[in-house]
Amino acid sequence: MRIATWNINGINARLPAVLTWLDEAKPDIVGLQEIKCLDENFPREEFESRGYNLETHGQKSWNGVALLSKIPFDEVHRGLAGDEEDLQSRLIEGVFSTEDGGIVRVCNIYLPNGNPVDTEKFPYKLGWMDRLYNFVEERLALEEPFVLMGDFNLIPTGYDCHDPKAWWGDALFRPESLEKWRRIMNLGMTDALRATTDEQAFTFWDFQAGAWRRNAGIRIDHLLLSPQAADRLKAVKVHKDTRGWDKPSDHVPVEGDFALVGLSQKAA
DNA sequence: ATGCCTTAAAGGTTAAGA
Repeated sequence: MRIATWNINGINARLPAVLTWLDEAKPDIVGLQEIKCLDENFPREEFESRGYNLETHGQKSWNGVALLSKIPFDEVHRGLAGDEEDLQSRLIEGVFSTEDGGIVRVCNIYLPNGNPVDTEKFPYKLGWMDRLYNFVEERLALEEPFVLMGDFNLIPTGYDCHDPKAWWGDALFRPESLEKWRRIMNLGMTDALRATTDEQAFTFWDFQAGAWRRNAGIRIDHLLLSPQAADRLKAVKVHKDTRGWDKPSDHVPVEGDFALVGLSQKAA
């Protein structure tokens, strides 16, 4: 089973690229972030005609997440618990049956950026990460294959960054953010990319200042795995080539291959 | 360089992203 995450920075602007990539990579489950549209405006037909089931958690103009799956959804959950006043659409989770009689749980997140740090955006990020900690703690207690993936807006180490000194202090790479990240990881989650390679890999290159040309990237899109998911991990791939496509997103897809087979996959 | 590009939604510009 191939499970992938991609911040597409607008579904309308990115539709051709996303469809081209789906046809190439043939993922079974995909989490998209920054769909930037209302649920009713998502171009469903393009995905359903390719055999994907689709669930969205959108909002007007900004944010918004979606899950595509060749495997029918057993359950869908929208939103992160813990703050009634948080109206931003940043989390969607699906539960899917597998051939072995078990399930795989896939949660797709768009973690708040948090910049500028002297505004309310930064405490919002930290509060969101505290709520995510509680969520992950609950999920791990289920002892299931669980994949928490998405745009975390977090650089785990200086090695995950072209220029750590330039980024240090940014909401993506500073002590308060890293402390929250490590608390979550220390619950027992595995960073899928780091479990399979020591090579430097980036997932985001800014549109500006020739960041792509200079390979001035950072790694902020992650797949984090419960022990039961990590045990089934076979390979991880970063689809760096998509950043060089026409009308690219500033992020690229990250996919994990797992020794799992979905139950009654919808025919393509 | 606290936005050099890109997106969305408006509306002839502004806010947001990382």
